[in-house]
Amino acid sequence: MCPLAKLIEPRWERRKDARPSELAAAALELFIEKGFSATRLDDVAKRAGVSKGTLYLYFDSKEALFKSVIQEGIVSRIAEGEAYMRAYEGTSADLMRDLINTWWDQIGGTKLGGITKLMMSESGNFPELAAFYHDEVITRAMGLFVYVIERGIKAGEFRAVPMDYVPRICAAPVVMLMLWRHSFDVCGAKDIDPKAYLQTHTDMLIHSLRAGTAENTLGNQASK
Amino acid sequence: MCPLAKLIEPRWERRKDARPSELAAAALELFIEKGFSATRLDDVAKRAGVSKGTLYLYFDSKEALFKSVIQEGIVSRIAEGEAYMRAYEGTSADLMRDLINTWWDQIGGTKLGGITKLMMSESGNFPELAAFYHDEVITRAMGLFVYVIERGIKAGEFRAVPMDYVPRICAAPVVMLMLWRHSFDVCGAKDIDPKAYLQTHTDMLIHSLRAGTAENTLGNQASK
DNA sequence: TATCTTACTGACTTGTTAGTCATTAAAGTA
DNA sequence: TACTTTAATGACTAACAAGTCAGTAAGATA
Repeated sequence: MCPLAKLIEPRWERRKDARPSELAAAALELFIEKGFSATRLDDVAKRAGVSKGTLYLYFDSKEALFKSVIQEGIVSRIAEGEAYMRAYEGTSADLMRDLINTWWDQIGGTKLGGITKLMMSESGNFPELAAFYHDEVITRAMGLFVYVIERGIKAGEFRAVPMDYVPRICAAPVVMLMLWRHSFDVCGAKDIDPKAYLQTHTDMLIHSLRAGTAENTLGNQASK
Repeated sequence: MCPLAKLIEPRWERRKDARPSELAAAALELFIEKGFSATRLDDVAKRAGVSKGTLYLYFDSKEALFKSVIQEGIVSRIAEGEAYMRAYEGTSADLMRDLINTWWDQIGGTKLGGITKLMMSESGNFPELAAFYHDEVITRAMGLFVYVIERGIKAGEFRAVPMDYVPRICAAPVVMLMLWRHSFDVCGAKDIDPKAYLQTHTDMLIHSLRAGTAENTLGNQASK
């Protein structure tokens, strides 16, 4: 149609540095959407704007691509979180709110949040990778909750709750929200407002952890 | 080796009535373990003790098998739960404990618990089925929590918490436990004792919901 | 402008699996 | 016991998707 355009615009560009992360990002989206097995490498390549051959220049196999996608970016975020929390000087209740909100803003609410769903779905097919994720991500993320709760107990701000399951239970509603966003939420069941949901959760949580007489903070916003 | 055995034992039996449920049970296990796409119909048939041809006598396609697996058995359980709860006469705190424990014993701790993980993983590939599951299973199950909490508030036993997200937050740790059992738990990370975990959850929950001064029930079992 | 290197392409091969169907034999009937 | 019905088989095919590689052209170099 327009032969001039052909002369001006090249059919493709050489972008050796950008390709791997672009491919990984495309793969992450599709893996979360469809699952590992149901994702076609042709589709991954197409979404990243390259051909399948290019994908194989940067990743040895579909499985290698999967592993790369899982390991990318999460661990460093947790390390940041650990450092941030050690430096915190406010009350433990405020730190708990901060932890949950920041987790959501930095991880849960972003594409990274989908990795949890993905890893959960595929744990049976990639046991070694699941073990890695369990040790390096889940356990350390749980450690952040352990830290806040113990901090609050030491300061006399929280009750002396047992540390074996309480941190998991604090995290569960946040994790569920992440999973929801990448499953039923996408299918039109958008019935959760993340910020309001997390607000309610932290209110209940702090009410439940607080030492001595409980204030009725949650009752204030009672609807119905 | 033993020609007599051949005369006595038939190579296969005709069991028209039993096949569908046996095939569905085998499929459920494998779908949960490996996901829909990664599950081979030959493996499903083998686990059910038949050939793949037999599978196609009872199910039109792999997708039909999947739908059948999802729809089986769950809805009736929830109806039972609704009836049971309406007839309950004790305190709402006890009813909450009962609800959570019974849910675990009847659904979460059984194979049915895996359906949640499965439906979550595959929601992107089967949007209509996901919508059905959302409306018929999730919403109704959430309704059970709504009922208990409203019952407690009416009786003055619970605080007047908002009903938009509190039920979800109450359910989240239980759902997370179900998901865990069918993902990381299977990969050797068996770090949760379901009964103790649920006990801790209900303790915290009731502490958080209770009106007036909070008893320190949870503190009693505090370990380190 | 001519030449060289290499990022990128896409048609091809190869292995795998959903779905079919002609054949077999279990079990009911006369 | 001979005959009929149909549940069950398993080898087959058609289609699809992972992985390959000879060829193409972007863009760097001289």
